[in-house]
Amino acid sequence: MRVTKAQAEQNRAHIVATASRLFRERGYDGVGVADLMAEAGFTHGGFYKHFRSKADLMAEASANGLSRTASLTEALDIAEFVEHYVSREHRDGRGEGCTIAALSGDAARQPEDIKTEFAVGIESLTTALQAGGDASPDADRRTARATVIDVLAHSVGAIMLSRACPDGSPLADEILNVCRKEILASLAHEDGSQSAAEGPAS
Amino acid sequence: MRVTKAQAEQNRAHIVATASRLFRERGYDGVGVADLMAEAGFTHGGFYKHFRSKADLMAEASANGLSRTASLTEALDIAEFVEHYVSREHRDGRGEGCTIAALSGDAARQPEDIKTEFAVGIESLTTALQAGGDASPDADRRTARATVIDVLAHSVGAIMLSRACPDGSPLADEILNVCRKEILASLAHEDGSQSAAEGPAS
DNA sequence: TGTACATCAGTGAACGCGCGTTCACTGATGTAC
DNA sequence: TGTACATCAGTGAACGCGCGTTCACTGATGTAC
Repeated sequence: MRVTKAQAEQNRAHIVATASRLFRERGYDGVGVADLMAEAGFTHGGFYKHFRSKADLMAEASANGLSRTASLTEALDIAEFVEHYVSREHRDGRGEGCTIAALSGDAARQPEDIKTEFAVGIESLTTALQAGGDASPDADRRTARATVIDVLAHSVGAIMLSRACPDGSPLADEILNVCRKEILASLAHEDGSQSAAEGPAS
Repeated sequence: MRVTKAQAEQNRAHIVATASRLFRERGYDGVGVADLMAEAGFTHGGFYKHFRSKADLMAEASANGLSRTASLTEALDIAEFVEHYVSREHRDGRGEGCTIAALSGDAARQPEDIKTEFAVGIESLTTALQAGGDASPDADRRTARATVIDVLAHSVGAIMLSRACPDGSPLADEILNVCRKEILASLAHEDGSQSAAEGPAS
């Protein structure tokens, strides 16, 4: 039952993408090798033809998910990002959502290689958000790095707190609504009076 | 080897407190019943004389940790809370820190009873922070509920993002420093110009 | 207050189960001539 | 281009291990008289 080299690479990529989604949905410990391979359409034995261990796959699937989020974000300015991110759709769609929001709680307890992937992912997302959907990277419309990091942490916290509440509870929605409004207000404010004070000397 | 009724209750409370700490340090899945009982100074068999299942203990230990955080917070005003919360000490001391920051990622994937404990815990902490370390609960110095929820989510996000980065990495500290500064600045701002606009009609 | 018996917190071996991982095997693909 | 053989992605049974849970047992505590 050998398979084309191209097919094998495609199968491997499919396993990584499936793992990335399942880990976001159920956490690293919530997905077994057999579960994952079945979901990807294979039997579990073949797993070790592609990966040295589950831990290796965890790192690779994390990197994959994190870079996917950064890519999807490149086209958005920071206010658009917040509208998409701090939403019921994102909160309720863990599998298709942001890896940081879904797995940073787990990542904190994982070995250094996974935490390194998260740091790289956060940097990539920060860079994508600083560009702000604008073509010219040096434009004044670039958002300050500190603002981007702050808004990202703020948005991640809103989603995580909302997800920790019972499904459909008023508090879960209140957290999202309050935070979305406050984050957008702080960005509007930044534009007007603070960007000059916050920006680097030029 | 029977033990005094009072001693048994004390042992039970000790197991819950130990579980609360271990769950914060290692996550719900990272602590086994045998681990926990050994850490508390017992053998694993006795566990089921106190709890119906591990799931039951998870709910009770969560409630215990959440109410502990709310109690510790009652004496602080919201700016003091942020100074303590968004700090390296808190980030590096998971076991002694906030249950929301340590376990809300896990809680999101747990059954409704645990999520309900988290919602109750978030409400308690919100109430404690609204009082703002002030004796008179109706005073003007009370912080608006929306502001408290927003600052809590913001602070939780800062800690979680920082913890997901490699130990001692520059990014981990940068996230903390940036967020602490921004949260405190937003609170100072609120005091001056926004509190009237944000407050309820009176 | 003292005696006899029931209770039950704690012990430690044992259980079934699912996990990550290994292995012998299959057979189409890739390669050497 | 055609033939012979080595490679290796995928299969499915099996492995050891740690997990949550159960159980027979112990012996000091609690209770009834």
